Amino acid sequence: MSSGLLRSFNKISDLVVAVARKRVQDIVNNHGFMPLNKSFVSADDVAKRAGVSRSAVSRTFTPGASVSEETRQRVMEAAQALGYHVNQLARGLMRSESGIVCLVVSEMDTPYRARLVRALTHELQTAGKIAMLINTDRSDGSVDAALRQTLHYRADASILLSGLPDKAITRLCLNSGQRIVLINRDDDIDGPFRINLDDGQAARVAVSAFLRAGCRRLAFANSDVGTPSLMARERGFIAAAAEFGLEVRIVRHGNTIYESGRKIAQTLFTGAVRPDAVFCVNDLMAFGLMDGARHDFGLHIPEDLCIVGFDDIEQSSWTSYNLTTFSQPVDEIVKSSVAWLQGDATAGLVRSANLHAPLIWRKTIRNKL
Amino acid sequence: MSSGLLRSFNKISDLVVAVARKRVQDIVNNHGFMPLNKSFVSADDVAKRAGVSRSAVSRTFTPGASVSEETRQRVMEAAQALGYHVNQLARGLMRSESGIVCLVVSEMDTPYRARLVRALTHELQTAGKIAMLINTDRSDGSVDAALRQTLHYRADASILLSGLPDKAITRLCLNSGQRIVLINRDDDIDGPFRINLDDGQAARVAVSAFLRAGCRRLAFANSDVGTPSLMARERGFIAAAAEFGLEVRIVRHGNTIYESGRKIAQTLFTGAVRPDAVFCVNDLMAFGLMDGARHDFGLHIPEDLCIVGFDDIEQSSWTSYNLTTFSQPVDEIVKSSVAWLQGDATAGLVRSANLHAPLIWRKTIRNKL
DNA sequence: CACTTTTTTGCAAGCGTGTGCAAAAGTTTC
DNA sequence: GAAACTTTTGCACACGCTTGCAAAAAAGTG
Repeated sequence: MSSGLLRSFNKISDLVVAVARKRVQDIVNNHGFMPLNKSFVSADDVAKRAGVSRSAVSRTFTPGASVSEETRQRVMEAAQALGYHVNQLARGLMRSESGIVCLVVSEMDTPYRARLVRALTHELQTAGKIAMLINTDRSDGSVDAALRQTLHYRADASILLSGLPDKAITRLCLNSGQRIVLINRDDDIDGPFRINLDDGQAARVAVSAFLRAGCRRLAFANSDVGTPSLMARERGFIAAAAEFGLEVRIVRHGNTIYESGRKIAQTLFTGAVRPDAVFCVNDLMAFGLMDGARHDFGLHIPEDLCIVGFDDIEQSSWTSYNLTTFSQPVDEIVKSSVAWLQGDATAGLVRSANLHAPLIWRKTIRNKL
Repeated sequence: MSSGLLRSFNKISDLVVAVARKRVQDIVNNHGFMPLNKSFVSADDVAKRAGVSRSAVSRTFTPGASVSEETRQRVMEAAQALGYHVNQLARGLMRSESGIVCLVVSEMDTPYRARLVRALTHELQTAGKIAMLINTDRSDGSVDAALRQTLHYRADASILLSGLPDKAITRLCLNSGQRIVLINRDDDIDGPFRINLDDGQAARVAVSAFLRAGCRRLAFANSDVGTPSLMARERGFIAAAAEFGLEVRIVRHGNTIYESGRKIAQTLFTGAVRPDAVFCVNDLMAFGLMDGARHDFGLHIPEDLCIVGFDDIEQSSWTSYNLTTFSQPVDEIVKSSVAWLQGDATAGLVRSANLHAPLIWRKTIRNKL
C-alpha cells in the first residue's frame, strides 16, 4: 500500500477515536452511566466536568494535599459519575513509589508457600500495595527473567520466599533501590530484611520431647535441596541430641515433598536397627514417612515410632495424620514483613527478625513410654 | 589497558549521572558495586552514551521497529553497560497494553487453586505477561477494593478463578476494556471467555463406576457455597442416577473443605441406612469424609464404601487416601486461557471452552462387588 | 480598612516511554 | 550521475499523572 493511503488512514482513525471519546462524554453527561469504551476516564475529564483544574483532581486523590473541602466534594462527585480511577502507572512514573511489591517464589503450590502467599497478598492489599507474583521454577533462565520483570515494573519491594533464588538477583534488586525481604532464607547479604525462625530452639524442643517419650534412636529426615533453613534445623537437631550423648541418623533424599518422605521410610526401616523417633524437616515429608512406616512396615504411630514435623500446614490436623509439628508463625512473618516495607526509609531500619516456632501437640509423639 | 581506562571512565560517568539525579542520600549506602540509587537508568542515558537519539533506543527495544543493525548493536551495548531496563510503567502509559494480568482469587491456599495460580503465573510469564494477584477473601468490601486495583493498574486482562466474585465486578472490568477469563464460573455475562468442565459427563461416569462396583445407595456430598460448577456436578449426578432409577441422598455443609467432609460423614453414617457410594464435590471433602468414615465408623474403603472426588489434587495420591477422582485439566485450562488472552482482538473471539475431566482410578472404588 | 499570614489554586515542567511525520541517508535503476 | 525508491533517524508531541512555584483568595490581626 502507498504511504499516502497509510497516512490518511491514521488520521481517520485518530479522528474516529476522538469522536468516540466525545460521544462517550456526551453519554456520560446525559445519563451518568459508565462509559462502555476502551479508553479510561482521565483526570482531565473529571476536571472539566467539575469545573476545576487538573491539579485539583490530582490533589483530591493525593492524601495530605491541600484542597478545600468544597472542591474536593465537587471533584469526588464528578469522579464518581464518570467512574474515574487514578492511573497507578502514571502515578508510579512521577512518584518514586509504584505500589507494586513482587513476591518471588518457587513451587508456590506447596501448602506452606501457598498459605504464605495468600497471607502476604492479603496484608499487602490492606496496606494499599499490590502483589505481583513471580515464579522462579525451572531453570536459572527463568529466575533471571523474574528479576528482569521486577525491575521492568519498578517494584517498590521484593519479598523472596524460601527457595533458592540466585545471589546475583538479590544484589541486582538492591542496586535498583528496592527494599527486599528474605523469608527463611539465611542470606548474609547486607541490606535486605531477613526473617528467620529459631530453628535451633525448635530442634532442642523436639529432642527433649522425644526423650520424654522414651525414644533413644533418633533420626532426621531431610531433602537434599540444602535450603539454609532446612540445614539449620538439621544442625540444630544434631547439636541438641549431642548434648544428651545421642547420635542422629540422617537421611536426605530428593525434594522436600511427600514422595521423598516415603522413600526415606524405606531407607530407615529396612535396616536392622530402626529409629524410634524421626524429626522430619517438613510436614510433607512427615506424611510420606508416616504412610511408608504404616503401610509398608506396619508400624504404629506413636507407639512404635514418634514423629515430629515442621510447618503445621493444614493437612497436619487431618485425622489420618494428626501430626505433632512446629508451627510456622505465618501471621507474624507477614505482619513484620509488610510493616518493615512500610517503615520510614530514613530511619535506621531493622535488619532481621528471629521468630519462634511453637510446637503444636497432636498425636505423633507419645507422652510417656 | 586502554579498555581498562575506558571502563573506569564509564564508571565515573555512571556516577556523575547518578549524582545528577535527585536522590543523593542513597549513595551513602553505596558499597562500591553499582550506584545504589533509587532512580533507574533511562533511555535518555542510554541514548547519550550510544550517541544516538532516544527514539533509537526505544526502537531497539520495540520488536518490529525500524532500526539498523549497527545502531541496534550500539544501543544494546550501552544498555548492557548501564544496566538499562525498559520502564514498563511508562511503556504501559503509551501503549494500550500494560502487560499486567490480574488473577482474582479467593482462598488461594486451597491445593487446587494454588496449583492453578502457579500454572497460570508460569504460563503468563512465558507469554511475556506478568501476574498480579488479588485476594477476594472476606467481606464484599475487599472484593470491591480488588476490582479497584485491577483498574488502577490498567490491567490488560483479569482471570477470575472459581469462587464468587460479585457480578458487578465482571461488568466493571469489561467496561474498562479488559479481557476477562472466567474459570469454572458458569456466568452468563457476555464478553468474557468462559472455561468450564463437563461436569455432567463426569457425573455420568461416576454413576456408572458406582453401579459397576455394585453400589446402589448413592449420596452426594456438597458444600453450601453454591458455586455454579459445584451445583452443576450435583445436578449432573442426580440426573445420571435418575436414568438408572436411583435416588441420591444429598448432604450439604459449610465450605468446600476437609472439615465439612468430616461433618457430612457424621450425618451420612449415623442413620439407619448408610450409603455405599459417595460422590464428593471436591477432593478435600472426600478426605474428610474418608477420615470420618474410617475413624468414627470403622468403615473400610472401598469394601464398605466407595468414594469418588473431584480435582485430583496432590494429596489424592497419598497412600492414606489413594482417592479415585476426576482430574482437573489444569494444563489445558491454563494454556487455553493464556492463548485466548494473546489472541487477536479484531478476530472473532471464541466465547467458551468446555473441557473434559478424566477419571483417575485409584483405590476408593472397587472394581466389582 | 490596610497589612500580614495562611490556604487554595492554576500553570507548567517534568516522569520515561511510543510513534507519526518529514528529513536524511542509503539503495536500486536506468 | 540523476531519479526513484526504501530504510533509518531525529524531532516533537502524546500518555496521565505529580508537584514546585507563584499568583489569587481567604483568614487573621491591629
